[in-house]
Amino acid sequence: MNLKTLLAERLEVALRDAGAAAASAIVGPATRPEFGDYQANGAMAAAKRLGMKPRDLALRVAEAADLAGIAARCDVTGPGFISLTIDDDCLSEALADGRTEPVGGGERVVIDYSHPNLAKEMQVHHLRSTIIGDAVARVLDALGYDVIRQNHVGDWGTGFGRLVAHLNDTGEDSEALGDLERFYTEASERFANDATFADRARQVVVDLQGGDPATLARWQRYIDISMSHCQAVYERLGVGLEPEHVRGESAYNDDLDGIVEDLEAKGLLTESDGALCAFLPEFKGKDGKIAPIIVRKSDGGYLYHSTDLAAVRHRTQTLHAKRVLYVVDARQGLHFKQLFALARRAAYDAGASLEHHPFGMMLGNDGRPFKTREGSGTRLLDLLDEATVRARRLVEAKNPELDGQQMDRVARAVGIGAVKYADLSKNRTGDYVFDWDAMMSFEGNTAPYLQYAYARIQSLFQRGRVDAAALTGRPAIREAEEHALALQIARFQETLEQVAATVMPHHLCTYLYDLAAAFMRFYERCPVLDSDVRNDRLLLCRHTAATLSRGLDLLGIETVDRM
RNA sequence: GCGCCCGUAGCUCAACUGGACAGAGCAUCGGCCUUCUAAGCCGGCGGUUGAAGGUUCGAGUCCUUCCGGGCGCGCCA
Repeated sequence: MNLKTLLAERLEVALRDAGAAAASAIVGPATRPEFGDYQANGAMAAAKRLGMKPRDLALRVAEAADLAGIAARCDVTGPGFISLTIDDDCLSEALADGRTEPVGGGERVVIDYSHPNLAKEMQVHHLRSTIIGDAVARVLDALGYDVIRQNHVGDWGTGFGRLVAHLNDTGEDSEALGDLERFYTEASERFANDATFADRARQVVVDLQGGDPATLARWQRYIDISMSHCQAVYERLGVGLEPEHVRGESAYNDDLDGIVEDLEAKGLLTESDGALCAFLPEFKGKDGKIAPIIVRKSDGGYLYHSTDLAAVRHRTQTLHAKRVLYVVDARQGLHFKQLFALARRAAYDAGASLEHHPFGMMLGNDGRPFKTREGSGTRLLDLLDEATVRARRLVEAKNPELDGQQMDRVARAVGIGAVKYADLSKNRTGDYVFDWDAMMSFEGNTAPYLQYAYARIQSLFQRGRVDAAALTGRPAIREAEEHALALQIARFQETLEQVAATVMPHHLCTYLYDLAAAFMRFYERCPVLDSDVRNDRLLLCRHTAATLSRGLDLLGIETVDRM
């Protein structure tokens, strides 16, 4: 049940009856405890349009709204706020053990995330796209959207041209990704410093895009090696990307000639210095210059604008997406603005919503781009190793009674969870500071705090020899802490809908932190096992645990029963 | 030069997209374990939301200008 939506619907009926036809009730959580659980702010804006006194309209709406069985109190406060307190019985009924309602109605959403560059190991800067995208995909799934994950891997650019050209020159070869990485670095160096090598590398790209069998075979081997590495990282991270979700740049190769022909037919392209470009007037700056979109290079090769255009067309016209979400680095903002603009001109968007959801860089404590340890390394696997080692040290210190296997499980859940949560809990479209001590401190808005709340509940069940699944009935709510806890649990659905609308998982993190904090207060104040109302409180515990666990699961974070 | 993003407590971050007195954690000071995990709970201290104007009944949020910081801008992705 989504209480927020329910309240808004009821209040909007009353607003309409009062003469404010299209007015929104603007319902949100109350900003202060004395204003109840929810507040509606819509009457003030509506009154302005009707020429009424805000308070008078608010009083009429509060009086007329049918809130029976939902709100125990409905008061007008201040200049015309409507303060609502949810009925305890209604709250109790709203508890759902973390289950969600399929409001998505099967609407198809494509989400493009992770997209590592192949032939290189995954780096720390791939983390954000991978885990933010994964969390959003899970939330959309949970809400009943038809989610199609697309891993648009970089398997087709000049990077491969450099690599293959370099190995052609040196005669070297390897099955090990570490070697490929080294070859790649060498190749990049030569590309920058050796003009004739750069030409050969570009020629390899043309061969590849032209379908030369020998080049293709060599390319395929490196892709396979590289992809299996990515798959191992996804597994380690607990990210739900599978080989079936990979549809890389190369998948669109056969579409590129057709894309260019079509754009030309639509009069969108101009030749400029031998390259084919689109000059769209909305990208003209004050200096009169237009930022071009290059869809084909002067040597006949294609760029990522072209493959991305083909991908848009595929996603909207073949996959029939209603929304296409790009979880990509903020530095590509201009690229996506241009891409979407050109796609709309060419009618490739098919009416779908094309959305770039940008994020900033991971910075170290020094404010510079993050590196693992003091070295220059930025391998993602190194980061995950260090997270697990740090977590294991902490777990050993805090709870030495766990056996080795339990210790490993907890270290994994806490270490990986802390890294992911630290990232997911931040809204910033700008950069964010990666701080080992803060995320591993086990205090405040961190994964371990949430995991600890969950473990405490499991411990409670264990100590009381309670089979939580066998508990029946709806809990009666008496104490203020119980009311606050139940209210927070009941907000799960509206929170997920907020994440789906904004593509910002940090709203879910804030929600879960507030939920864990509400539970901790309840736990301190309200004894459970030795209580006259034991069953009611055990039920509240079960709903809390289930919601915490489900919420963390949607973030891709594990829970443990003991820690 | 053109363009995008960011600026909130000493530090790291919120503020549900225009609502009430801007909230958390860390740090700091103090209180609470012979009862369910103290990895916890309760309280104190801490703010001219970079600056100045403007719109509005109401602005951290919208508009303008300026100051700081980051990033992007023709054949890399």
